[in-house]
Amino acid sequence: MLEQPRPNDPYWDSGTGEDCHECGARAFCLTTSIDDACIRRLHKMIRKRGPYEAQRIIYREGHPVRSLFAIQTGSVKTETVTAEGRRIIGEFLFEGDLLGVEGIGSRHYAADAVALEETWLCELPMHALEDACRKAPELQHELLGRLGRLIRAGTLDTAAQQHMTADKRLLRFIIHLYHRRQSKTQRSDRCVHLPMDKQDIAVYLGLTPESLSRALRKLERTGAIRNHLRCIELLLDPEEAAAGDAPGYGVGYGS
Amino acid sequence: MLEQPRPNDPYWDSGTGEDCHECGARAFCLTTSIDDACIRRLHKMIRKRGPYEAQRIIYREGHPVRSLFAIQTGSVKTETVTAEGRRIIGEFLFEGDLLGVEGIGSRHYAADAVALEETWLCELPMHALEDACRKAPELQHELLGRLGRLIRAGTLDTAAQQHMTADKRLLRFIIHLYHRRQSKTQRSDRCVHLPMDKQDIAVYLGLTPESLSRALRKLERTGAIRNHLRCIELLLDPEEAAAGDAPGYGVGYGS
DNA sequence: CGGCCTTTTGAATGACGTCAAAGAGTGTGG
DNA sequence: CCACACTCTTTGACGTCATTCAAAAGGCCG
Repeated sequence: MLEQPRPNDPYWDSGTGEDCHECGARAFCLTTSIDDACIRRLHKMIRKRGPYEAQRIIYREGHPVRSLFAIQTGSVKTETVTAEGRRIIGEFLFEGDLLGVEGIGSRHYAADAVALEETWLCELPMHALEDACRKAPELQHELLGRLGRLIRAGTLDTAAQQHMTADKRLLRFIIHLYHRRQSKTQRSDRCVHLPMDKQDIAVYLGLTPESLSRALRKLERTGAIRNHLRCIELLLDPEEAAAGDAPGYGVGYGS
Repeated sequence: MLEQPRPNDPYWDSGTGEDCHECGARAFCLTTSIDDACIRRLHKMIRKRGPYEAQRIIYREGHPVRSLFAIQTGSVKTETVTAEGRRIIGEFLFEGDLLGVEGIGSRHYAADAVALEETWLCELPMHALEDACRKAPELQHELLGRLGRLIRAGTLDTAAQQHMTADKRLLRFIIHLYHRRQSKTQRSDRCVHLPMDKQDIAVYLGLTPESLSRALRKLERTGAIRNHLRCIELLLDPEEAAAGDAPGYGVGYGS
């Protein structure tokens, strides 16, 4: 049931070139913990997709769910709109993250997925992935582990943040981004690049743009950050700033 | 690695009697969609646990994760405390729900699990479940589907609720409970029994007890509900009341 | 330079939390 | 059976935080 690339679809790759061993996201991907034989099996069913340029839609709410996507490079947001017309951003996803997880167990995606910058994906047909999980216990274990982490983040961490003031939530968000990038690129500077715009951050944090602006200024005044156009400089120690708030922003650090 | 029942542990059952076919929660359990041969296999590794009386702790935050639990009868809450000392309730669980899902992919549970009323559980050792999933595609599919629904609920639905006023959130919660019960017990009255106390509801909704009280009174004044001690009577039509709010409280109704 | 969009700033409104106190329900002991 | 203590729930007054509305300032691109 692997979708054949269609000639009029600009976003596909025959998959002949690269395999998982050469993938830059290898270390953060599902394949981290699985052996070579298994990777070779998996590689037959995956298909590289891209490039998706900034603002390009990867899938839409309501589209049939056929695949999961691993992000090779770039970043993605998932968003939808409530019946009242309020925009919601479910999550921001980066290199190595799984996209489309909210589609599992549903026939149709519950949100749009939109590229934030030039993005390459690795498409894993859903049923083929389930198949592979059956043959490779470690892969199944890794997949379940990721879903479990997402559930923890959704139920517990989200609730913990709900009662923080806007500036605290914002600071945690920035530190979270910092850690995500830090662990993947080895840059030592404390500048956090923002692939999404300020509007998206506001929506994600459940704030209006005005409130976000005020929260940013407040963090600047207290000397926690310096705010630039498309990046935020962390002035205080990310570790100590995160302390005092349990149970942690958490996705990806749970042990 | 199946835990042997310990003589000093009051909560276990040899598992000799009942099998999944006779279980009252069968229709809502993981086993809904799997065939008889598979159920027999699964049945060998499960162990019935109970009774947990109200307020009894099923597992504690920090305890090693070894099993998932399916709720046969009763109800459970998962809760933890933030570093600031604020209580958080992750979820309320009922007949057929999976308990311990936040433990998947982690070595230690991230929250306490506490019985709300007399509760019987069906214990599924984690690695045995993974094993079974490998042999029974439908079981794996069902499990993944459940995790996916939880993720949707956590990321999208939670965000959608964040900006509702207290009384709207409360009403949605009541309707959610109503549907949960309605779909399992066939009672036609509109009285929603509350196994948890009002404090827990307040915490779950992210409110103080005072705010919950005010929200209840407001719904009473508008004629939406009638508030009793341990139950709430729904006076308006659950369907139309839910309308106007996307994307739905959702867990269990996604298609 | 002028339109358009994003970001910032200010003042008013509203929702919920906090504090304080009273009322209701439950259990205990006289 | 009643008095008392204890807890949970309710109610009111007030403060805080974020939204809303309005408008000005800054960037970007024609």
